[in-house]
Amino acid sequence: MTTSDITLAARGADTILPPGRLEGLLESGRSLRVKLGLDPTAPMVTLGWAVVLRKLRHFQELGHTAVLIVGDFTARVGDPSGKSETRRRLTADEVRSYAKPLLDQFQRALLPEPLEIRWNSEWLEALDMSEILELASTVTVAQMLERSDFANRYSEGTPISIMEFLYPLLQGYDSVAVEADVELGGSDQLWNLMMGRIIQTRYGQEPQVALTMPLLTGTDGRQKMSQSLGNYIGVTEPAAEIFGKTMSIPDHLLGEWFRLAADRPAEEVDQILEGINSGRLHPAKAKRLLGKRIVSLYWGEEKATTAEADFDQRFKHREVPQDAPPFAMPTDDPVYLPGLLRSSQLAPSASQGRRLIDAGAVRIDGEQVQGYEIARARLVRKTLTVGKRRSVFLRN
RNA sequence: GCCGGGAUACCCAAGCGGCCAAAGGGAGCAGACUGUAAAUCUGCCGGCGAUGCCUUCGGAGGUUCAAAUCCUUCUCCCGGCACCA
Repeated sequence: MTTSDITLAARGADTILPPGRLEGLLESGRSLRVKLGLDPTAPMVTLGWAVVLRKLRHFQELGHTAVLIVGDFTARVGDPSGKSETRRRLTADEVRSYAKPLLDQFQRALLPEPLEIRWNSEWLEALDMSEILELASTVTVAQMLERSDFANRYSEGTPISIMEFLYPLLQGYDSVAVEADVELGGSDQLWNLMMGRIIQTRYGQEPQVALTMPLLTGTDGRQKMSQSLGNYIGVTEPAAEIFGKTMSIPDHLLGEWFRLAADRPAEEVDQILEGINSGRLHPAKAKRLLGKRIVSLYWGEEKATTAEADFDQRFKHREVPQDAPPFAMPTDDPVYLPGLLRSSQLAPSASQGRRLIDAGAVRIDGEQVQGYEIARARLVRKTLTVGKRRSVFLRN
């Protein structure tokens, strides 16, 4: 039993420190407090964030308590991890507007029990100056400058504010506040998690185990998944969308995505990769399986099957989508198509709409359109598509 | 504080009086080919009911028939020096 516990707990992990300690904790039979802190800095939970959330869920499945910290305070400070310049600080309003929808999405990825949700403004806002000084005395400037992101910025002369030095301390203090036995994070968080150990020790607590997960590569296959880069998939996106976007990832991501995004066990992943390498399994087939697995996690098995069928209809056979959102047409006749493309959000501007028409990207019920003036009768109750992804159904 | 360099579209970056809605690259979008993959090729990539008009080259003002380009001033960045330690 313990062996399989450890297998699940460590599955997919990038780094677990200190060595052997996690095994010790799991064997102790004690119910552990497993901390995951997420700053509400963007409005959506992507598959990237979901990687650590899934990891937290593993611990829940093993009966341990998930302590999810909403970093409403730390989001206003700005995590310097992996950054080459000062992160923009969010306002309290921005944080609040993100936090609420995020919370629902977090819970979608986790089990309802055992789960503890805390907001770190609860204790961080309450710190007074003498407590902050106490906290600040735990780490030296030299220690801070060991971090590669700070070291790079320092040597390049890019400004580092003292506030940024405070960030890891606050995160570490979170661990003290919730008495974490384990803290999870992305691999860029390792330093912060280790800082938590130092701070916990200073406050007389047993230092936590730091467990980091690799950062998921985005749909572009190059950079880390992030909302600002637009290479992401959100867990609340429609099933068909998740499936479709998954199909568009480069093949070389298959292994990583099966492991991290679909959260499959190592043996299964190896088997799939072996199948691809030996030619027994076509990469497109594997990717379909991946898409279904991912959709199942957030929408269930049934929706996953539907999503796959939709995909074939839409893209493989290039059929006109049945589920295009309706859009009420203007009453003009003839209709100025570039304007319609803009007002229906199929194109950002009428000018770009024109160019899309010129490029042959615009279709009415699957038929390419030429020209800007279209008789109203040709459009009513038809589906207007731009490219393969965007479409509306034109209501009268 | 002084001297010098710089700020150009989503990002990098050319342009230094008209030929500039602004080279080139990246990103993005679309088309072809595919497995909606990658790679490749092609087109587009400020707005406008549009062979023309309007708004853009850090901000404001000016010179000029004409300014991204010249002048004044302001803001911010970068390098050097000085100051402080």
